[in-house]
Formats: sequence, C-alpha cells, structure tokens
Amino acid sequence: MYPAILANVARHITLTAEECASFTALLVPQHVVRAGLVVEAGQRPPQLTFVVRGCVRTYTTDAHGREHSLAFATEGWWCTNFQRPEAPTTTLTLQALEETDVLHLRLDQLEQLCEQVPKFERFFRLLFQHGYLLLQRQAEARLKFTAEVRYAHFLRYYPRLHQRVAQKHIASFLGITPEFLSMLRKKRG
Amino acid sequence: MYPAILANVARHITLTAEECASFTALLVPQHVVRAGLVVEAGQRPPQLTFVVRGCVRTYTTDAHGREHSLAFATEGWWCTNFQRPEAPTTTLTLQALEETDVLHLRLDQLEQLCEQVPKFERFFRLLFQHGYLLLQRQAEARLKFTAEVRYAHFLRYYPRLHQRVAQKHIASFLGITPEFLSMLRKKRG
DNA sequence: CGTCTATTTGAATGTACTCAAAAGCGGTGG
DNA sequence: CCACCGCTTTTGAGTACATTCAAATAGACG
Repeated sequence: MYPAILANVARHITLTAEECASFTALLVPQHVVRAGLVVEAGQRPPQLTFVVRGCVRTYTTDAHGREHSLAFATEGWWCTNFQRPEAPTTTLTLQALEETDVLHLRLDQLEQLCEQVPKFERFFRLLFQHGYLLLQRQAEARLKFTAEVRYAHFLRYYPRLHQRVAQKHIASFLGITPEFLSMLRKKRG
Repeated sequence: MYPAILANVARHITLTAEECASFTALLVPQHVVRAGLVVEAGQRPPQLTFVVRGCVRTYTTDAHGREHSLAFATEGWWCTNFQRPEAPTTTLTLQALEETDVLHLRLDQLEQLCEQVPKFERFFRLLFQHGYLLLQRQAEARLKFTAEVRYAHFLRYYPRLHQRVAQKHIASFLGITPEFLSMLRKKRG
C-alpha cells in the first residue's frame, strides 16, 4: 500500500524515514469491492483519497436520482471529497469501479501534517495547483466544445480509461445521456 | 496597491517587513481601462493576477468567435492564467469590466518566492485548495442543476456581482445564451 | 442629445433528451 | 465449460428545451 503513495509524494518532496512514518501513520487504508462505495454515506469527513489499486469514480446525484460523474481516478491518482456531511446541497459519492484499494487522509490531519512537516505544504500546494488547472481546463472545454469534440478529447487524453469505465459513466462525465453518446459513437464509426 | 494584497496574504500567513518587501518586489502592477484586456494577447506567461480595484472577467473564445466566461474576480480576489502562449488549444483572456488595477505574479516567480520564503507554500496551498473546491462545486452545479436553478444560485451567492456585470456575461458564465437568460428573468418577475 | 451597445421579444429551428424496447455483453452459477 | 441472467449498450420515435436569427426597445456613455 504505502510504497505507491510514498513514490507519489517523492515526485515533489524528499522525506526522511521518520517523516515517512509520521505521514503513513495518518493514512487510513480501505479495500472496496467492485461497484462498492468508498466510505459509506453519512460518515465522510472532508478528506483526500489516494488510489493504490483499481479505479474510483466521483459522482453527484441530482433531484431526479440521476448520477453525474465529476472525475475518475486510477492507480496513483488522488480524489477529493471536501464536502461536509452537514452541507447536503452538494454531496459527492466515491464509487469503486473495480476491486480497489485506497488510502484516506482527513483534511484536518492534512493541516496537522503540514504543521509538523512543512515540506508537505509544498507537496499539497503543487497537488492543488495542478488539480485547479485541470478543473479549469475541463470547465473551459465544457463551455466551448460540443459533446462530440469533448468525447474525442476524452479518448485522446485517457485512452486506457475508456476501456475500464462503462460508457454510461463516460456519458455522465461528458454531461450527456448514454443514448446520445451511443449515437455519437455510431456516427464516428 | 500593496496594502490590499498584503492584507490578503495576512489572512493565512504572517510576514516580516523584509518578507513583504521581497514579495511586493515580484509583483507587476497594471492599470486597465474599462473593457480593456488585462495583459495583451500573445504575451502572457502563466501567472496569477490579484485584483486591487475593479472587476475582471476570465473568458475563452470558441471556434465561432463566441465568448464563454469562466470566472469573475472583484477587489481582493485572485484570477489565474496558467495557459501558455504555446498551447493554443485552451486560451484564456482576462478582460476588465471596469476601471481596474491588478498585480501580476508570474508562476516561475511564485516558485522562486516559495523557495525563498517557505511560508508562501502554505499561503498558495490554501489559495489553490480553496480554488479547487470552488471549481469542483461549480462543475457539480453545472452538471446537476438546470440553468434556471444555477441563475438563482448565482444571484444568491454573488448578489453584488449581478449589479456590476452585464447580463450577457452572466449568461455566458451560466452556459446559456443572453436571450434565454432574458426569458428566465421575465419568467421569475 | 445622439450614437452605440445591451436587452428584450418573437418565430422558426435543431439539438439533445425521454421513454420504450431490442440486442449485446459479461459475470455467475450450475 | 456452457447457459442463463442481469446489466449495458444500441436503436428508434416523439418531444421539449434551448438556440439562432432578426428586429424592436431600452439603456449607457461620450
């Protein structure tokens, strides 16, 4: 479990053995079966989740019960669940699309960690900076490109994901219905 | 110019007079007239922009020449332009909607600053962390709510902006046409 | 006060959606 | 290993929502 996340951290900062230990001590591991939920509903403090193995989908559910996917995360990627249980307006759910292993880091413990080991300020600064850029690009793409073009982008940038994730999930990520995505695919050939 | 941005920084970290000086030394001030562009096209390195006075709109232009607004920033807010001139696929433009004063911090100088004054790692970590959360919420809202509901949210959360920003810009931020927004408003009364 | 831009209004259009049903595919158990 | 069962994807018809285009009105700025 830990080597993967330590390698991820090592991409930006260098830790001593002791610092590694105080980091991993804060991580909560979880195994999730295929189609299972990462952290059950109702009991999720704001936290970051690192995917060690498998694939996680972040989605929200609207008033009609329809699911809208916001992000996919495979091995070596982080996903975020900053929503507090008290604020029910915007609630995110994390679902494992495969047999999955994750590590959780609660947001309050992230703060603690940064105080104890200031190097982590840098790591998470870069993590959020890159995440911010990614979200901004996605928002831009959603506004300026048609669903057809966005699907082509998706295939180009995440060629592997396409094979691991159901089309209905890709459709909901693109902001269209599965039926419409099916039509777009037929059109392309 | 500087007191505003120093107060903004002071919300998260405490700086010595010397540190303040090495920070402000990196900032590039710019005055922009109403409807003018913040940093002319073609010459914008990836950078952060702090709005001291006025109002800035971040937008992108699609293949048909239509503008899509991604964000608005008024006094005390930051906006980002991480796009490199070399990557023309996604290009953001910052436009002043009023007589505006801004301060620019180039991304490479942000890195320098963080190395010199590690406290800034913390400041920008929080800045990007909050920005990330905001973008994620906006993406979620765009997927799960209709334009009508999103407009109601916009009015509730940014009641002042509504008075300062043209409706066509609000429409493009919501992802709809000005005509359709006009119809929604008529419907509400 | 005049001009230019923004907003409103209306009609026609089209894109993407809903609903229902068939076909395809994969996972599971016999 | 094969057959069944259930979920996913495809297909098609009808529909609704939001768009485009054009023109009139309102409003802002010089």
